[in-house]
Amino acid sequence: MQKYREIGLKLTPQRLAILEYLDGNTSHPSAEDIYREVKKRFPTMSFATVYNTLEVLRKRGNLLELTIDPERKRYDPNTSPHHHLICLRCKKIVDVHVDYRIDLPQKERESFEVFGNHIEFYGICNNCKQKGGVMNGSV
Amino acid sequence: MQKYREIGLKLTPQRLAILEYLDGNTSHPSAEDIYREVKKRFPTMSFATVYNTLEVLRKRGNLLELTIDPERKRYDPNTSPHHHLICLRCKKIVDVHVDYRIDLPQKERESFEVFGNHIEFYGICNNCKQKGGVMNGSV
DNA sequence: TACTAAATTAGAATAATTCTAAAAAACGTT
DNA sequence: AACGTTTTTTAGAATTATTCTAATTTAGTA
Ligand SMILES: [Mn+2]
Ligand SMILES: [Mn+2]
Ligand SMILES: [Zn+2]
Ligand SMILES: [Zn+2]
Repeated sequence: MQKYREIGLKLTPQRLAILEYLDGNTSHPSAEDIYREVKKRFPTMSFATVYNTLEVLRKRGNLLELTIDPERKRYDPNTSPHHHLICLRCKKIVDVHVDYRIDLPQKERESFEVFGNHIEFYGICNNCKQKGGVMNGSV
Repeated sequence: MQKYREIGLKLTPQRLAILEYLDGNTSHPSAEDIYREVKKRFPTMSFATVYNTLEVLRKRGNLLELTIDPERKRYDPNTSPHHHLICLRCKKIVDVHVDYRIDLPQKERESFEVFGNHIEFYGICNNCKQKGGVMNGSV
């Protein structure tokens, strides 16, 4: 999360901690992941602060909210266009940095103004495959 | 939703109503959409029945759970591979029936067994564009 | 150091979804 | 047609993620 000192944002230690945790983080953490981690340094940290900060970052375009995990939102500080691969078992999400160029058919382009797209690949990671079991079914 | 009379499933009027509502439905309804509609015919219908039935259908592979809408799960009785375009304003979801052939890089294919993929396009529908306003930021 | 707008906090509120356990109904068998 | 077993439905409670509230604290500035 590049330069923190920007327009109209107060630099609080809590924010700093969240920003530092997110900086370069490719684990696509949930709000709770972030809360748990940052709470170690700031035991009074509240969930509201985590959500508030994430919302501020999102509004400023410094953070993406991923909806790929059906159970909770996941956050991604990498806002450059890329895609994701999720393990249906353990919900691990990894980046897919490939520029697939996908265009919408004329029909849809007429009835929508399209801003972008996002590909979610789903499968089972090697780690989970060993352990065996059943998978989910969401898309 | 093809033949209902299949292995080990009791055919109740409630299920039939849900199945009929879903059959050929391309609106990608939420559980509440389904509940609201089916309740018209079965005023005692409960949410649990809707969720139970959706879960049964999903397990049998007759229904997809879409996670594209950050606020709630959306359901799709069309289980053949296709993609989606969502309006960030009104959350309308439309089908994109194009067979983009997207392959994962070797690296990811080694560490994951990939079952499939799903592309979400996001934008603003014409209907919403007229009305103006701000959009979301989820991916 | 003092002011003030903005941020943090604990906890309550909300909303989607899941769970519970009792009553009802489907369906195969008499 | 009635019976018995198993599955399903149901209302409501419980759970979980997220948002809201209103009081307190703090960052940034004068
Ligand atoms: Mn990513
Ligand atoms: Mn669809
Ligand atoms: Zn896994
Ligand atoms: Zn719209």
